[in-house]
Amino acid sequence: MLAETVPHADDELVRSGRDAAATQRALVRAARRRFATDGYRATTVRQIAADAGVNVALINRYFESKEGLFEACMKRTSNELDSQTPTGTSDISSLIERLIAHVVNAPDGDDPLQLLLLLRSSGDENADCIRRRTLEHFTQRLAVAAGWNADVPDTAPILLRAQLAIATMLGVVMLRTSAGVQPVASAGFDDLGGPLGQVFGILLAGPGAPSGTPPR
Amino acid sequence: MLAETVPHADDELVRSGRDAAATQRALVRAARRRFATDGYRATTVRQIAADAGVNVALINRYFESKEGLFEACMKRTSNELDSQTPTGTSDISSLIERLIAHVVNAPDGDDPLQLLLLLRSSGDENADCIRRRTLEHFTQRLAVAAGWNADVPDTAPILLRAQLAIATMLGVVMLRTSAGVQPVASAGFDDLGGPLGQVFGILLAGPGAPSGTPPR
Amino acid sequence: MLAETVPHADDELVRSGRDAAATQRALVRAARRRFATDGYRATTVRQIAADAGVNVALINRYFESKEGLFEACMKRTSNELDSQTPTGTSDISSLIERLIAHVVNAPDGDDPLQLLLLLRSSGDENADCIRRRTLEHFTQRLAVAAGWNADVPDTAPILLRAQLAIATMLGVVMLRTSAGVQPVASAGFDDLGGPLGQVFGILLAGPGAPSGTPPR
Amino acid sequence: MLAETVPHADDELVRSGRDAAATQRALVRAARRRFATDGYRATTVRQIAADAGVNVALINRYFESKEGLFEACMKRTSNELDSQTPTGTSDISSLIERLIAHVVNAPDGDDPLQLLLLLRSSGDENADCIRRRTLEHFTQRLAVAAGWNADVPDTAPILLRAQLAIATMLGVVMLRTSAGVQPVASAGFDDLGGPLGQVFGILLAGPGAPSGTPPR
DNA sequence: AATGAATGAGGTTTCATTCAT
DNA sequence: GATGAATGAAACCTCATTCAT
Repeated sequence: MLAETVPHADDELVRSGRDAAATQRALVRAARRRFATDGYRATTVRQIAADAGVNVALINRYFESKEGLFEACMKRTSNELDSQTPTGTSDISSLIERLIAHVVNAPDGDDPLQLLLLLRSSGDENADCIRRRTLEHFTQRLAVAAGWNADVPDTAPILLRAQLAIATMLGVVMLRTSAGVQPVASAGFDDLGGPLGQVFGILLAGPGAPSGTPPR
Repeated sequence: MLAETVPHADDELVRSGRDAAATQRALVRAARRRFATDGYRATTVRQIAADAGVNVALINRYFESKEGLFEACMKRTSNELDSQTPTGTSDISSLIERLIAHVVNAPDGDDPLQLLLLLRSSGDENADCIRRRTLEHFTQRLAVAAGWNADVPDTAPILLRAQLAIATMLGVVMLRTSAGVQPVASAGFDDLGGPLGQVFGILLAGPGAPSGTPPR
Repeated sequence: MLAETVPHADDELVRSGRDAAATQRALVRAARRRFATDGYRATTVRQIAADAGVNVALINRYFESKEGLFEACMKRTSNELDSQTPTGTSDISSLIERLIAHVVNAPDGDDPLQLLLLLRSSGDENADCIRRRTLEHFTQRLAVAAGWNADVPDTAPILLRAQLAIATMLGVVMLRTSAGVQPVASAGFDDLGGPLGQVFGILLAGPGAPSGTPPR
Repeated sequence: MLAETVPHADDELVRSGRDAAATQRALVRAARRRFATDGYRATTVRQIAADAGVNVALINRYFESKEGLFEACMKRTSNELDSQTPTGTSDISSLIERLIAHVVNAPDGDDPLQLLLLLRSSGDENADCIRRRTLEHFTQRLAVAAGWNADVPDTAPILLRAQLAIATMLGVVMLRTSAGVQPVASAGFDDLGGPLGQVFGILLAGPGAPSGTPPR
């Protein structure tokens, strides 16, 4: 789930030069990185355009405004998270393993940035709404994967637990990428796997579940 | 630890008018709120000055620059967190209870904002350094309170575990304040206490420790 | 004179698609409307192209630049006014009637827009020169139609009087179309015919001429 | 009425340097000239600021935006016209003489520009509304001065006649200032007084009134 | 000490125009 | 001949900062 580390179709570094779709992809790609790492306000459209190797005016041409580009980033991240998340019940231990992998990819991988982006606000109504809905939708997916059943009465706690797991992921990714705090910033899978597995286990599988070291 | 809900010394709403120290306090107080909630770039010095009921030029007079004010906020938050944290070993269950209370105070309380501030960056070298050191120092304090002993070999995991606890706190506070994501945004102590207690318990007290519902 | 409500040659709504001349006509037609109503600067070439159902780049292809298109509009309006104006002496009362009709057609008709266009400036030397010459030429025509004879000494006053008549027409058209000022904006022939006839009469026929209600 | 050629209080060419009110006056003064002669869109805020000898940012500081400055120009022109117009019935022949003087001042005087400004549109709702209302209010004043009585039934024609007089003034001023059309552009009082007097006379005093040459 | 006027750098956006297809 | 992608200049505006009172 989450990021399967599937090679992206738009990974090309050189654009063909006159392909609108490719240009838009390059812009979104560059923008997402900047927005996630530097925040909305600190990012300038000139930086984004330069990163994408594209003229600045094209941002307005294709996305109306800086906010429009941000919204496009949100939508795309939302869609990708959606398509990468299992829709039904999943095996708990493999689910947890995936969550851990997602966090551990930071700070170099592209996937954790997608989560970080969901914490950034542009002040734009639409974008903030998408952000909130994406996080809530993602919560539900995670809860379902963990065996949550909407028909059972009083299942709110399970949703909340799933959300705490997401919060933990977000917090860890922030400390690793944005703050660069040691020791968590330079910790690898061997260091993080154990404790993170316990946290996710106790949140998603309940106290009774085995909370030992996760499988490698 | 953290915020003891001690009445702040600068709670006064009307400044004396010609008291440099009071003016500086009012500025830091107002700035910290804005920086924490809106981020560094989205906050304007005019907003801060207006909130503090002070002329804008005084920011530069007392703090050199906007970044200087930000750095002062960092320092002050760092100091406050320091003075509010127990320096020695502490009772695990009461420690956890405090951590939970700190998170639950959000989004209205003043305390969680101090944590949020630690995630904000101004791009300034000094401020970011203070931020990193504060978080690392805070990590150590928490580990010590949880019984960590620097003399024991291979204690890195315990530091990491404390940091994961901090990450969880930060993540939850962000979801509650900045993103406003449901259900966690409107959850109260009764909802959050249980799961959060389990997470903190398994991280700080180890798997063997009792991870049931925390004392009220 | 002026607009004889002759059916325009380019009234077709669908262009043949690959007819350069038709494309140019459509562009000038659309441009003239926009320039006259919105002014030169407020009009964008994209609006014009969209109105004409034509690709934007064709404006530069056929007219070199936006100013070139403006100049073409001026020239065309100049020519049309020229071909629609009687070259010799005309019956005063029917002449006046035509002037009134021209004004009254506003704000919906196409004719007053041609006059409005003559008041718009693009800052371009050439276009402004055409404008000035057109207005002066038009003045002369009107004076001739009113019985002016270039051979008579000291005939400047008659030219001036003809120009005042044109000024009145322009002023009224502006108030009706651009400013939308009441009551003149919604006045019809029955309201305007009388006073306008008097003004034109006293200017073109002299104080001794009958200045009563114009013929219907 | 209209412009009494009273020496303006803000005629100073050098601002005192640190006087907010003077700066605002200088900006409005410079802006009004530019807007009236070049139009709203063709005028840049930098030009205005340069003309006023002031930093560009002060436009936004004092008037919120370019449109705000335009609106301020409209309001000021509206007020000045208002205060310069007699509120009651006036002697017809002296009234006409004033109207003529107002027109003749162009193209060098400051007064005709105020009228021209009333024909410019910024696209802004508020400013355009002010413009319309000013013109309509000015119409009423003129009608009253010409002996119009609101109690008499069916007096609409008199309003309309007053508006035609205004239209003529506007048209003449445009031809003189904006278009520079000969011979009207270089005509003086001796040339314009006669015909203009006749037009105003026949519009405001009726056909029976003496429409000879105005007194010098 | 404090105020508010003034400044300059930099940000986003618009728009006429040119370049490949 | 026609299209749409791409470009660069310039416009308006914001904002941290400095200056004069």
